[in-house]
Amino acid sequence: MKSYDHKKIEKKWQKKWEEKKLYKTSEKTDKPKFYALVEFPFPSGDGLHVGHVRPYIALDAIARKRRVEGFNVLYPMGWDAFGLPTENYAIKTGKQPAFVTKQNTGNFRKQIKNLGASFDWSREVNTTDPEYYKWTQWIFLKMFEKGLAYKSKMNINWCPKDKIGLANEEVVDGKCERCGTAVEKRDKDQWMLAITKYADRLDKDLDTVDFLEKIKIQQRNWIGRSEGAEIDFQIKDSSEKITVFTTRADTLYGVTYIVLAPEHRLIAELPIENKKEVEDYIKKSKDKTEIDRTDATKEKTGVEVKGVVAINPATGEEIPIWIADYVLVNYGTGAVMAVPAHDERDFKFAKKYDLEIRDVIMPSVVDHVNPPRSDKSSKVRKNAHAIVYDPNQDKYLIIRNSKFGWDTVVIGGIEENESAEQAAVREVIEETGYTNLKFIKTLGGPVQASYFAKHKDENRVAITTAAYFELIGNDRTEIAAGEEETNEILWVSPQEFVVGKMVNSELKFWLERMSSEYFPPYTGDGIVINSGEFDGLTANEAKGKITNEFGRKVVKYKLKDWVFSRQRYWGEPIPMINCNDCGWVPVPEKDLPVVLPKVKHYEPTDNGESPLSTISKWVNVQCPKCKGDAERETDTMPNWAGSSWYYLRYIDPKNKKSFADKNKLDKWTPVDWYNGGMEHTTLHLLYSRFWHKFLYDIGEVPTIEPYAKRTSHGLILAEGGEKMSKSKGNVVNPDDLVKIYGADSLRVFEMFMGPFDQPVAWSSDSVVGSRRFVERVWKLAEKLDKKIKTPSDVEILLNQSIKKVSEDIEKMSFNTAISTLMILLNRLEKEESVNNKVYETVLQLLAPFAPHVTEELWSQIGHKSSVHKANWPSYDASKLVSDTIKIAIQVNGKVRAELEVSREATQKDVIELTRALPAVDKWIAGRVIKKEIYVPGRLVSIVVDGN
RNA sequence: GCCCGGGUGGUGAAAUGGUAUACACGAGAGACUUAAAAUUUCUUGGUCGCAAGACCGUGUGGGUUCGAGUCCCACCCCGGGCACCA
Repeated sequence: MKSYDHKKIEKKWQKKWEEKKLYKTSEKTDKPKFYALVEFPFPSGDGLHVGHVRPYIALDAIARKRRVEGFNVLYPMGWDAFGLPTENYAIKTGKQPAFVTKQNTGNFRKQIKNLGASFDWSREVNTTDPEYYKWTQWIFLKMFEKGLAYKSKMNINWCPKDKIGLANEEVVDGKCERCGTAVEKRDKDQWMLAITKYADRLDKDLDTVDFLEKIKIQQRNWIGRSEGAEIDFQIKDSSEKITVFTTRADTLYGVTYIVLAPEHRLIAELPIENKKEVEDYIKKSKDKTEIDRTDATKEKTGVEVKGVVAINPATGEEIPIWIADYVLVNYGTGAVMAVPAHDERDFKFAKKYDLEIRDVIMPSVVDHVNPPRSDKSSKVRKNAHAIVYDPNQDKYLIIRNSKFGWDTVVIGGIEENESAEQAAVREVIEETGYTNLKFIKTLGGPVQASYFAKHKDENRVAITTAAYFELIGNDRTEIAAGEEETNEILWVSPQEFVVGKMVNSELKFWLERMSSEYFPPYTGDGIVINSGEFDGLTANEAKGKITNEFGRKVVKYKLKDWVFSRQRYWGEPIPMINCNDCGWVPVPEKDLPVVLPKVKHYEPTDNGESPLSTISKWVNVQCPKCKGDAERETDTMPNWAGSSWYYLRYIDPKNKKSFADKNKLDKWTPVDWYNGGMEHTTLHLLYSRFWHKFLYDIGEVPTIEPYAKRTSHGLILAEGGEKMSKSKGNVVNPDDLVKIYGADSLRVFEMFMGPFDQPVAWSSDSVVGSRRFVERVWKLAEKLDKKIKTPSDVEILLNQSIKKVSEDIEKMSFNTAISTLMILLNRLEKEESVNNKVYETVLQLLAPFAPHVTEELWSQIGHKSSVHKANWPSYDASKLVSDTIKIAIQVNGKVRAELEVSREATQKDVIELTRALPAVDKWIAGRVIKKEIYVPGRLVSIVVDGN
C-alpha cells in the first residue's frame, strides 16, 4: 500500500468534486431542505487565520452529515466586502478599493477551498457587487417608503480618527470599536433606521427561535425591555406637570424629590428663582464627554430648582425638584421620582444633598433552613432581637438550643406599649441574666421573616426590629423561671455570628446596619409600609395597584434607532436625492443601483462630509420629481447593511428581477442553522432580524424570523492566550498547516482541540496528534479482510461509536466525537484483521471531518460512488451493551473491588457475589451491614457500621 | 454593581448523582536504526510503601446523600457582555 500523501489526495479529490459538482445545491429534488450558514467574512488583506475557519469546518461537518442523511443542503459562502480596512488600504496605496477587494477575495477563496469545505461556490455573493447592492439600496428605499428611514439632526457618536459617525452598537466603553479612539459627540444630519419600532417583536419573537440561551439573554438585555409606569407630578401653582417613568411604582410613598435631566424641556418653562445657578449647571454637564457623564463611579452632582415644587400625588406633600446629569434625557421621560430609601443612586444623591429618606418597603426573607411548611398554620408576631456585643472579648451573646440544634440571638415578642429597645432589654435579662447593657441604637426599620418554628410546630411570620447593645459589666441576675433548660448561654466570635451559623435569617440586615452609620438602601422586594391604604401588600401587588391609582402602565426600551449614515467612500451610496423644492426624494427604482463612482482620492474630509461630496459630476443631478436642480446624498451605508440580508441572496444569487424569487424563498427560508460569533449578537444578528421582519411586513419574505437556530463558536486565541492579530505578529495561517499536515489533519485538529463554544489557545505543536490519527486510519486499510468475523466487543464498541458520533455532531461536541473515533481505532488496531464493513463505517463516521482521506480510502476499497453520498450509518440498539458488565464495589463510599456480572443479574445474586470477594470481606468482616445498594450495571454500595 | 460562561494532571481536555483524570499533546524508559527522524512498546495526579496496598486529591469553606467534579448555601479567582436605563 502506498504511503499517505495528503498533497496528492487532497488536490485530486477537490478537483473531482468540483468537476462532478458534488456540493452544488439542486433546486430539482423533493428531498427536505437544510440551509446551513456561517457568517461570511470581510476579505481583509491579512488573509484568514486558523480561528476564522473553525466555524466553517464545523458547519461543513454538519452539512456533510445532513447530505448523507438525505437532505438537500444549501451551504453557501460569500464576501462582506465593504468596510473601512479596504478603504484605508486604498488610501495608503492609491489602489482602487474594488481592485483590492478582488485580490483579497481571490486569496480568501483559495484559502477556504484548500480546506475542502463543501460550499456551493456557484452561489457566491459579494456585497460590493452593484448587482448585489442594488437590492441593499432597494430595501432601504422600501424602508423610506414606510417611514422607517428618516433623516434627523442627531447628536451622534463621532470617531475623530476614522472621521466617521458610529452607531451605538459600534461604541465600546466610549471608544470607537474599530480603532479605540475616544468618541466625540457631534450634531449631524443623519439617516436613521427606526429599529425601535420593532423593539417589542425583536424581544418577543426570540421565544419562537432556537438560539443559544446566552444569545437570547444578551439580545434581550440590549433591547432592554422594561415594564413600568408613568406617573404625573403636578407642579404647585402651575398647569405644568412632570411625568416620570418608574419600575417601582410600589415606592411612590417614599418619593422625597424629583430629578430632571439637564436637557429636560420643562426647565425653560418654569419660573426658576436661581436661574443663573441652574443654567451654569446645565452648561457644565453639556461640556462633559459622554464617557464622563455616564461613568457610574463618579460622584453624582446636581442643583436644586428653587422657587418651584412638585406634589407627590400619593401623599399630597410638596417635594423639591432637582436637576442632575445622572438622569438621561433619552431614556424614559427624562425625569425620575427619587426614592432614596430603595434606590442606590437616589440614596447617594440624597446623602450628599441632605434630602429626606423615607422607608416604604420592609425587607422580607424566607428562611431557607426552616422554610414555612404548607401543611402548618401561620401566625404573625412582632418581635425584638437583642444584639449584645461585648467589646472586651469581641464576642456576641447567643442562646444555643440543644434540643433543636440551633443558635439564636436573644429574641422575644414586643408587648403592647413597649418599644423594641425595651422588649430587647427585658428579654436579655429574663433569658440570660445579663443586666449591664448600654443601648447603642435601633438597627433600622423592621424586617419580615417567614419560617417554620419547630419549637411551636407552626409557621411564623415575624416582623422584627433589632436593638443593639454593648455589655458594660458582668452582673447577672437569676434567669427567669420557665426558660427551657435546653438553652445554653454562650459568647461567640464575629466569625460565628453570621447567617448560616445562626438560625436568624434577619441577621444579615442587622450586621449590615451595625457596620455603618448609614446602612445601604434596600432595593429588593418586600412588604409595603408607611404607604397608607397599601400597607401590608407585597411590593409586587402594590406596583399594580399604585400604578392603577396614580399612573399608567408603560413599556420602555433601551434600544435606540440605528444611525445609518457613514461619511466614507467604500459603502453603498444611500439612494436619496435632496431637492430644494421637493425635499428628500428617493432615487426611482429603475435607476438602481446608484453605483459608486470611481474617484482618485478616498480620504475622508475633516468637515465630516463624505469624499463623494467632492465629485460634483456625480452629486449634481436632476430632481426625479420636479426635474429641477438637486443633489445626491453623499453619505454611504454602514457595512452592517449588506450583511443584513445576504442569506436571502444566496437563495437566488443571480436574480435580476428581485432580490430572490418568491418560490425559492418559500422553499429555503428560514436558515436552519446559523453559526457565528458572540461579538455579532447585538450588531449583525439583531440588525438582520430587524431587516427580515421588515421584509416580512411588506410581504417579501414568508417567515417572521431569518434564522431558526443560532449557535456560536469560541474564539481561537494565539499560543500565548492573546487575540490573534497581524499587529501582534501571532497569526497562524491555515495554508501553512495544510501544506505540512494536510487539510484533513488540520480539520480534525480544529474540531478536536477543545469544546467548540469555548475559547481555546492555539497550539500548532498539537496538530501532529491529529495527523497521526489520520495516518493510522490510512494504515488500518492494510488489515482488511472481507470474511473475518468481528469480535462481539468490537461490534458493541462500533455501535456505541455510531450513536455517540451522531449525537455529538448535533450537539457540536466535535471534540468528543473525534475522541470516540480514536478509541474505536485504538481497539481495531489490536485486531489481526478488520472486516471491510466495520472499516467502511469508520470511514463514513470520519468523512464529515476528514473528507479527502476518507474519500480516497473509500474508493480504494472499491466504491465507485462518493463516501459523501453513502447513507449515514445507523446503529443497532440491541448491540449497545455487552452481556457481562464490570461493576464497582463500594464499602462506605469507597471503591474496594471490581466484579464482573451478567447484565441480567438480580440484586440478590450480585450482592451475594460481592460479599464473597476477599477484597470486600476485609472491609465488612465483623461489622453490621446497614444498607446494601445495587445500581444495575454500575455498582454495589455497602454501608457498614462505623469503625 | 448586574447578567452570562468557566476554574479538573506538566498542557488541550473527558465524565446521565455511581470506579475522577477517557482521548490527545508533552515528558521519561525500552525496541528498531551506524545515527537521527519517523514508527513502535511501556510508564506518567500526589504522598507513603520492597510489595500488596493505604491515604490524599476536581478554586475555597460549609451542607444534602450510601455515594458529589456534578445538587444546595456562602465565598475567591479568570474570561465575556452590560452598566447612572429610573
